[in-house]
Amino acid sequence: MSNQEFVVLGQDGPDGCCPRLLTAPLPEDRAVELAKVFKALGDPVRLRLLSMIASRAGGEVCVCDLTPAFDLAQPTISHHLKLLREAGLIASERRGTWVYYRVLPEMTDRLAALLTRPAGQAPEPAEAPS
Amino acid sequence: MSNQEFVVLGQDGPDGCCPRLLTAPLPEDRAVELAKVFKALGDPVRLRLLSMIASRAGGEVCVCDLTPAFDLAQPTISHHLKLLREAGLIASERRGTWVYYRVLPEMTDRLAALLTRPAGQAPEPAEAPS
DNA sequence: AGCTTGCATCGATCGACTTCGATACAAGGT
DNA sequence: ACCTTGTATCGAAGTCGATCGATGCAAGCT
Repeated sequence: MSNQEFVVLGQDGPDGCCPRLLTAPLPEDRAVELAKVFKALGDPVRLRLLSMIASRAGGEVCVCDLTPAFDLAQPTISHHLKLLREAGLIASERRGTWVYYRVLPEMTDRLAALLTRPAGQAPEPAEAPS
Repeated sequence: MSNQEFVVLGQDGPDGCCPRLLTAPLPEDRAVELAKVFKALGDPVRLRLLSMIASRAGGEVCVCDLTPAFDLAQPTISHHLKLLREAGLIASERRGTWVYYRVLPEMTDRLAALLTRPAGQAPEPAEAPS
């Protein structure tokens, strides 16, 4: 294994506290990191995989239960799972013959917070620029 | 203009109420719609554009204020804005010479709700299936 | 009318992504 | 040891996406 290939989002605000995105312009490096995660969610197969893993009672799903749910070849599913894993959305663990995937709620929580606007944000028009 | 090219998300749950994704397997057609929106967010330039628009006091930004903030050609910015618009994340309005963009908070709210897990969902490991 | 400025569309280029079959690796059973 | 099953990796093929220059359209100004 080479260097860190996985997305690990930094702190949200300059004070390391409150999520930005809808309240302050996103710095470019943060935008690059965040885009990787959203890009991982930007595919119907991966969304369904994430949903199937997250909604499973027990929090874990065997790959052997995921693959037959799609009309895709097994290497394709494996590839999508890898992308979700590199995005920090899920983690895998091998137990015996099977590999189990589970959701990392830290990342989904983070995204949810980023997309939540602070409080009142009236959609009123502004005046014209120069 | 041909048919509806814009993303209009349907109801979330089967009862038209509570957001799914982390609680129940996502149906394929919903996954396809949702993926379009996340795909629109899966680019650093578009994330920064959305952030700049959303964080602007007054809720509106002139394209003339967005374009110079990037090291990209003007048609490229226009293209990214179009994708965000088709994803239902922003809307545009021409007033005189300038075009103003504003965020559609319904969509970001929807995404935030989708990524929020219901209540208690302990990240504790479960026992193994068969 | 003609010019200028702001923004969108078009067509082309080039890299990234999705998908597959083939293959390698891991673990358990015979 | 060998075979079988589950999963990951590799390389190739085709499609999609980001970006650009050129161009077109809209609106205001002279």
